[in-house]
This record gives sequence, C-alpha cells and structure tokens, in this order.
Amino acid sequence: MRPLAHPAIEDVQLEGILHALSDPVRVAIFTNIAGADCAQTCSAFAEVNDKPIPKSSLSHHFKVLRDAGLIRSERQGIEMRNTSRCAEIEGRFPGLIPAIVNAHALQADRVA
Amino acid sequence: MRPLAHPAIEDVQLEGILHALSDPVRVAIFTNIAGADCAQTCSAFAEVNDKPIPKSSLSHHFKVLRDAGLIRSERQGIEMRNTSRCAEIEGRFPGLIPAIVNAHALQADRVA
DNA sequence: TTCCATAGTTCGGATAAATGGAACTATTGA
DNA sequence: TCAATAGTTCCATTTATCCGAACTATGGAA
Repeated sequence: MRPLAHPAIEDVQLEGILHALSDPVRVAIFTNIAGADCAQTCSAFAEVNDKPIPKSSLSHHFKVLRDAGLIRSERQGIEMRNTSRCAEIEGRFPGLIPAIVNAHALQADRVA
Repeated sequence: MRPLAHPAIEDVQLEGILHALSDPVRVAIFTNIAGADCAQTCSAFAEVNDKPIPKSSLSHHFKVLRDAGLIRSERQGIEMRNTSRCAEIEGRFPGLIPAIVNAHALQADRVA
C-alpha cells in the first residue's frame, strides 16, 4: 500500500479543485468534511444522499479529493481521519471554497 | 443541425458549472467571454494559451459551456455570438463565478 | 442563381477516465 | 494466532473525451 500523497498548497490547481467537486458524491463528502468540527472517516460516507457507495468507489473519490488538495487524510489506527484544507486553499484562492460550499447548500435547499 | 439549447437558470446545476470549468481550455474561454465587453465568436478561440484547438473540440467545449448554463450562443449570420450568463448565475449562486474568475486570474499570474 | 468561402456542428473511431466487484493490506482486539 | 474492520489495489466493463473527416448553414461574389 503506497503512502498517501498530499500536494503542496502551491501546487494545487483550480482545475483540479473544480474537477474534484464536479461530482455530486464528492461535493457532498467535501462539504460535510469542511463543515464538520472533527475529522471524518471514509466509511462515514458509505451512503451519500441515501445512495450506497461501494468501498472501491469511495476510496477513489477520497483519492481525487486528496490529489486535488481539498482534503488531508491521515491514518489513525484502523481508520482514516479526513480533514479539509479549507484554510490553506483560502490563502491561495480567496473566496473560492466558501462560494462553492454556499452554492451547494443553496442547491440542496431547493431540492429538499 | 439542431437548434441550440440553453437551460433555464433554475435548471442550472452547480456540478455542471464546476465540470464545465474544470477544463483548462474551457475556463480560459469562459473567463475571456465573461470579461469581454462584446460577444465573442467561437473561432476567436482557435488558439488558447498558444495551443491550437481543433474545430470539433472547440464546438464540443462551447456545447459543454452552453449546457452548463454558463454562456448563451446566438447565431448572427455566418457566425456565433457568445455571451456569458454571469448576471443570471449570480442570482442563483452568489459569488460563485467571481470567485472562480478571480482564482483563474491568480493562477494565470503565478504561471506568467 | 450557382459557386465558393467561412463558421460551426455532427459522426465515428481511438484513447482515456469512472465504476464497482473481488482480492489484498494494515491495524486492532479477542 | 485469528478474526474483524477500514481502506487500497487490481482489473474488466462502461462511459466520456478527443479530433479528423464529412456535413450544414449563411452570405457574398461571379
């Protein structure tokens, strides 16, 4: 098992962020992690929007979020602790993440 | 040739916007159209960042931007007039487009 | 009118990326 | 040592992207 790679904040690309968050499952996972007050495990998202996500797909989604620089994943015993990198990204692309998180909330409201 | 379809603003999805702008060519085209003070033709982007874009690819990119609700395309004689739908999107997802346009500008500066 | 040039679209085949089941790895607790 | 849990990796299938070639639409010139 390869070690988890996290890009340096200066290597984070806008396109990568937008691509990572252009998937409904990933944007849901990310906004949840960003809004949580403690680290979240991967398996906490075994279901997203009442839809079960296979383990291998979940793992892939977390890798995309990680590679985009949106989250940091650290193994803690048997599980993975995922936290958002919002503060770092805010320094590089001010207002970007808040605008996306807000847009996601607005859209969720409308559907609900 | 099918008529050009434009989604109603209330049908515009965040995921669609992020997906459309997750491509370096498309985000360059969009920010250019959004920043221009008059409509732009498709062929104005035959080159993007000194890289030639094939016609069929360009046409595809414009369709993605159109389907995402980011631009409006109207035939004007022999050519197509493309304008951004920034104002409409601002009403639906406040701050989203400005944040992305700004992030794109910051990233372009860093590379330059 | 007919013909040609220009601007975009559509088709189709090749290439690349997403999906998810099955097998694997790593860690902990019994 | 063994079993259980949390994730990862592999790989085959499906899906999306890319781009050359053929096509459509409009307008201007002969």
